[in-house]
Amino acid sequence: MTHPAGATHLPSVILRHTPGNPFETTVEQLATAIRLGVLVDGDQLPPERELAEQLGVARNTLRDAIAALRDAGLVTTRRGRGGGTVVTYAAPAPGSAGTGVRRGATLLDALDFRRVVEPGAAWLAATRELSGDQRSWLATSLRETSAATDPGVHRLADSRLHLAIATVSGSPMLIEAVTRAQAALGELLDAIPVLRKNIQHSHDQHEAIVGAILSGAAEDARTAMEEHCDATSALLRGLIG
Amino acid sequence: MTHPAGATHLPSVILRHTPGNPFETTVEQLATAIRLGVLVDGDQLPPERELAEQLGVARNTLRDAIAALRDAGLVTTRRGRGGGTVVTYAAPAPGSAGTGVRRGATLLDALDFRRVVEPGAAWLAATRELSGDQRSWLATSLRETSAATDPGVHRLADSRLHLAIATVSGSPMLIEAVTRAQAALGELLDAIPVLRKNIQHSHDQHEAIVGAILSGAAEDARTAMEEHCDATSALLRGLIG
DNA sequence: CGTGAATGGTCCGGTTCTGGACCAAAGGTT
DNA sequence: AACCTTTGGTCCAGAACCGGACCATTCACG
Repeated sequence: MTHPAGATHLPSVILRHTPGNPFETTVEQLATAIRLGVLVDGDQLPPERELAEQLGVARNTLRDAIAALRDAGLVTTRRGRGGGTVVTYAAPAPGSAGTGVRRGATLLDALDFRRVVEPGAAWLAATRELSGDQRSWLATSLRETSAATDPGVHRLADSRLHLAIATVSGSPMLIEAVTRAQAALGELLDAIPVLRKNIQHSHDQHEAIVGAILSGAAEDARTAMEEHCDATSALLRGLIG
Repeated sequence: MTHPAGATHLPSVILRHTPGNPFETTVEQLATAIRLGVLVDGDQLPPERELAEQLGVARNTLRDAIAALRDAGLVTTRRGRGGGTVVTYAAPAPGSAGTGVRRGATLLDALDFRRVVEPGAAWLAATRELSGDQRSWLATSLRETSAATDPGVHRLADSRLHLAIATVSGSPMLIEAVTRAQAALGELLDAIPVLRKNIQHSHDQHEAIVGAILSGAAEDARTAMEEHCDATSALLRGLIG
């Protein structure tokens, strides 16, 4: 801390604290999965014992988290054989601006981050040899995104498409990065004005991105994703000043 | 989980567990900061009460973590006014291949991730209006990297340079991403053969990167960093087969 | 030389998390 | 109908973590 020239800058930025106890982390994780459309209405969660192990948390803690989601109306639970916890979540009407404006710096950070990791994921995905399953998954996600008419459903489908791209990139660290970027922006994306022009533009870009990935044009995929990020970024920056 | 086409892929990848209790996380964080050269030999840690708050952890837990580092010989502690905990860490001789070969998939993942986030950080840094302090910090880090003759010291200086670039990008999320990439590769970078040719090549690339950042040439900075990552990536891939 | 400030060392009560055992409900199987 | 399997519901003892108070040591300053 004393000697070297730049040492005063680094540690304070690197040695940050990972906020959140297991309970809060678990709630956040499940809620994020639902809000991002990873788990959609009607999906069933794995059995508690199994999910607890998967999340690396005690079943008690997981149960508390599920109880919180239940109180929030995101899931319902039935017991007995064939029972379990099911997602019951009607996509919210956008523009409702739920939790209010968050700290601007955090959002600008997330926009910068997204502008790096999403194009990177698209680039990497395009360099992979994709399986038939993966190719059709991308195609399906693209189709579902453009088919969605309801704004809320559209947002979920959009998230799912972006996460699908990250997933086929095959890098777990990148997947997690994209997830975090989406989660950080999540609420804000609800606030994007749903003009036909915006949707159309967004869909054109999605098509370009997926097309480039499927044809293995890595640079094109990255460029297209960069333009896509810049477009939504411009819209969002306008909303927060 | 049941209905949609691709839903079987996503949840298992997204709903991962964040490993590590507070104690282990804290040890890991401090040890990483030391191994990456964020804290170098002779640096003093902040007072325990302060550092504990900064890390979001109880002082007891932090003390346990410091005790672990002390047992590992990374730091020494004196008490009383003017006392404190000081880093005592001689950079290890490379090629010693300390912990053995890790799982290949993890390393390939880290290489892919790094190839995305480091160029992204360089690009973003180049788009910023850098302060005089930041500009001279980059210059100093670059100079120290090229000046280092001892291989171990060189590796630390190299890490510091990369982290400095990430830091001046101004995005905390990106900084953390670069830190994780470096940490994941950390041990392996020790295994790079220290040939004069490699060092020289690496230094030329560093100069190109910093030069591009300082002159605001974002695309050049990214391209240069990409080449740099590809070069070390090729070396490392050769080592693990 | 004494006194105060800074810093690590120790301890304790309360809360959360864990890991496991056991209970209760619901649906399938014989 | 009787029984078994799957799944959520409940409880408990031990460990980890928190946060706060207090002790011990060292150095600077008057």
